[in-house]
Amino acid sequence: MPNTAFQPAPIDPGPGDGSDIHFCSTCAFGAVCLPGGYTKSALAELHCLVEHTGPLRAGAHVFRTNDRFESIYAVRAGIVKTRTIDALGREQVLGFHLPGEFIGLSAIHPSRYPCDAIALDTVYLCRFSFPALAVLATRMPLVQQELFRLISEDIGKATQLSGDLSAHERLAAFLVRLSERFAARGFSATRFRLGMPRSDIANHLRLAPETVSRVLRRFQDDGLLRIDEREVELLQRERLHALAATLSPGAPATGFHSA
Amino acid sequence: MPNTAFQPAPIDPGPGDGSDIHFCSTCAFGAVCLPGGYTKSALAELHCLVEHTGPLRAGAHVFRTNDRFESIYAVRAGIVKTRTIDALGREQVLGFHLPGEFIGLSAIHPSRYPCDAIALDTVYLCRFSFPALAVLATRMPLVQQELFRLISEDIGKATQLSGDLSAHERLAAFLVRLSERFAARGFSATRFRLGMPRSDIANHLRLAPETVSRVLRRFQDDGLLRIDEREVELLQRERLHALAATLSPGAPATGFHSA
DNA sequence: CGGCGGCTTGAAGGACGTCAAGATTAGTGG
DNA sequence: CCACTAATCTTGACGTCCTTCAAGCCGCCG
Repeated sequence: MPNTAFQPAPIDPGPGDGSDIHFCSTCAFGAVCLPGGYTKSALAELHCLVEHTGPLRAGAHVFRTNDRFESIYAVRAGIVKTRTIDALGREQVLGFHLPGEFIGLSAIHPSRYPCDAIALDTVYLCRFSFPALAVLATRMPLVQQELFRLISEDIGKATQLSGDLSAHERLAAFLVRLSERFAARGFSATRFRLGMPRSDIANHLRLAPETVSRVLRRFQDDGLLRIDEREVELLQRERLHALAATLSPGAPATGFHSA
Repeated sequence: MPNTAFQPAPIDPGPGDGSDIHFCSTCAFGAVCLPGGYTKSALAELHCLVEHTGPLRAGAHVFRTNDRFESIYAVRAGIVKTRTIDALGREQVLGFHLPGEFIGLSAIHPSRYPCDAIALDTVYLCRFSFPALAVLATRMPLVQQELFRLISEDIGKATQLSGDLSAHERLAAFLVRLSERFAARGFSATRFRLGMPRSDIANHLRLAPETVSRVLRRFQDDGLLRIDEREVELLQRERLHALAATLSPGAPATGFHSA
């Protein structure tokens, strides 16, 4: 098995991709850029409003709470976490964003970012000016459709978290979803790297870090997975999926490709 | 104090509003229809794709999980609950939708409804064909902008639930948000009717019905509110707001209008 | 080497769920 | 009008899962 599974991204965000029209093969806008029936000039328009940013070092902010909303970002490489700080100063981890996924969509309405977006490791991004994108969307129905799809998808993701009662269910669901998201971008569905500390996972799932530790150990003792440091190998994805009973819209347990 | 606070909706969904251009004064699309600079003919186009439906009796489905997505709905009167049934047959209440709010937005992406929408009492709706709406949006930027806003708003709402750790915090947050949503549609922010049984509230907040009962009683004993049956009066909204520490995007504790 | 952050492991306490019974109300039919 | 049933809500006692507190382990980097 090739060890590409342990790399954060398959693309090399080198200096050459700024003008390369194929840079977004893993990007969520690929559906528009690549197979879409648009002419070169139309694609050029879309690419015009894309700005490549990065590298951002671990801990750097992509945007901050209450920053004026101007752009949405696609992650090209690395992992980004979104979080808020509540009135009592407690951190609330809202989610993690893998390569190919978008951040900032929830800021359209209040026109200010409702959360912080922070790089968890070295991160490269595509920055899309949203006003420009909206104007383009009025002329290119496929872009509009893609935008609607992206935003709507985000609602679904946010909703998923609400299910899952016990710590086992929550953690199983988290791992299975992560696996599906890696697979959707061409990574291995069975071996991947958790890009975040246990404390962030725990916070996101509303658990204590100790509980995450204990449940992961339990999963390993039961032969469901193998975990070393942050490297994970899912050994029995079906049983994990069965534990995460609240997963309806996800892929079925059968028929996944194991890289 | 007038008892309008205890009515489900201020509008009378009688036979006259089908052709009345002002029927959507409480509707979320009001921003487009009413103050928008559109001509009568443009508004007529928008109203063309609206279909009034109802009344639906308590327990009736607006749509069902896996129904083909074709429309989004605005609630005109009554309360609608959305829910899913997980793999083990357990119900998961995703949310409640008050008059003026939209349902079905999260179905854009998979093009099937990801949940059931069920009337909790007598419900009247506006039905918008989404494909027609999308076409219209390419010609009317304000409509597009409004659609983006609506969908994005939904993400925010879904995200809010993720915070709130303790039962007290969750219930306080639920009540304060409900209050804000009523106020946003012109109802009283301090006196309103819970349109749903305790069991649905409990399920939605991931609590046992007994816990909801106990916490509400505790709130009442502490003088935070008065609750009789499903009629609620918030006596100390600021203290409730303080308990619900995770409310950042909501209105501040000061300056609310008490109907 | 020594400090430091992240992770693990153990023991004790608390918050919430579960189980069970009773209270209040609404709905229904006699 | 009243009795009967069913549904919803409340209240209490008990058990359990998870958190909290505390200590120890490991890899990393100065």
